[in-house]
Amino acid sequence: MDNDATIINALRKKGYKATAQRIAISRFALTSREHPSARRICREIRDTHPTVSLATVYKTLQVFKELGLVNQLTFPEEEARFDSYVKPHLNLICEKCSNITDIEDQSAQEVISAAKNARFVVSGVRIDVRGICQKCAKRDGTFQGSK
Amino acid sequence: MDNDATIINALRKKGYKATAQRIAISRFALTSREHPSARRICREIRDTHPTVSLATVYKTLQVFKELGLVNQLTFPEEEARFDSYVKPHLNLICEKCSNITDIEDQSAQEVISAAKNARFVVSGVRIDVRGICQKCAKRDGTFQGSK
DNA sequence: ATGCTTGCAAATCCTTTGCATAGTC
DNA sequence: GACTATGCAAAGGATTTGCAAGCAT
Repeated sequence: MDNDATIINALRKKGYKATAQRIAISRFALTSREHPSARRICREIRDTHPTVSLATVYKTLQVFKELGLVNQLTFPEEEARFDSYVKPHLNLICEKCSNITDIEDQSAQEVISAAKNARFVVSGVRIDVRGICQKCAKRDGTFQGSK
Repeated sequence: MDNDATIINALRKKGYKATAQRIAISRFALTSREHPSARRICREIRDTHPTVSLATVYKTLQVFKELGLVNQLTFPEEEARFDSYVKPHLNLICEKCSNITDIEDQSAQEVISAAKNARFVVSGVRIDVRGICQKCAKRDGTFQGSK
């Protein structure tokens, strides 16, 4: 696996050890499009590493955050979700199905420019749009006025 | 107080009672620019209502959220902060001093447009920019590339 | 070998809940 | 007067921490 090598290097470069758990977690967390929670990741990893603990998953995700490999999205009354798409983008968060979809759009850059114009030294961006995704809107007959 | 009348009406319209605690909380939480946490609000309110409990503050903030009067901003490892500026805007979040500054910018509308173009039914937006505010950058000698 | 990591359990912190009392409409 | 809100204490849930044993380097 070539991606494994990338993670292993990223870890070692910062003095972290490349353990089997960390690599397994990276395989899922850094490729999944579903913005998994720590519990979700733990369940997944246990398929191949039955002994991993939730604590280890949390610790590993902290390391990944430090390495700039994931962003942590927190929500009221819900567990945090981890996003491996770290470039500026929009999170479309469906209030029905809880899916989160990343979309690229130039408005993300415009947000950054606006902050810089306000003399702010930008280190990161989080853009969430809450609402109903297309799938749920169709299913439930929620109609959308255009524009 | 004219603002009090507004809150009282908003509460009653939805079947909530206009208690002294709720009015006191609204006076601070809905006018403060500092994005206070529940604890912060509780401390403030106790100056005039020494018996208010943190639980009441949390319950009241839930009501205000329901009424669309505040947004709740959650963060990793920190308490939630409440934002009474409910129109789409940018939150500039300083990682040094923890201050949050709201700024208006058209990029907020562009974010919404982008979501709509993706066939998403928008109900709310949260735009956070993390970094260092102008004050802290000056104080600490953090230099900013202009752009 | 050395020191970081794991996994368990316990601890922590924020937030919510249950319930008797008090206040609002 | 009926019903909701308050305030206390206790519960809840996500995340973190301490520590002995196990790995990576």
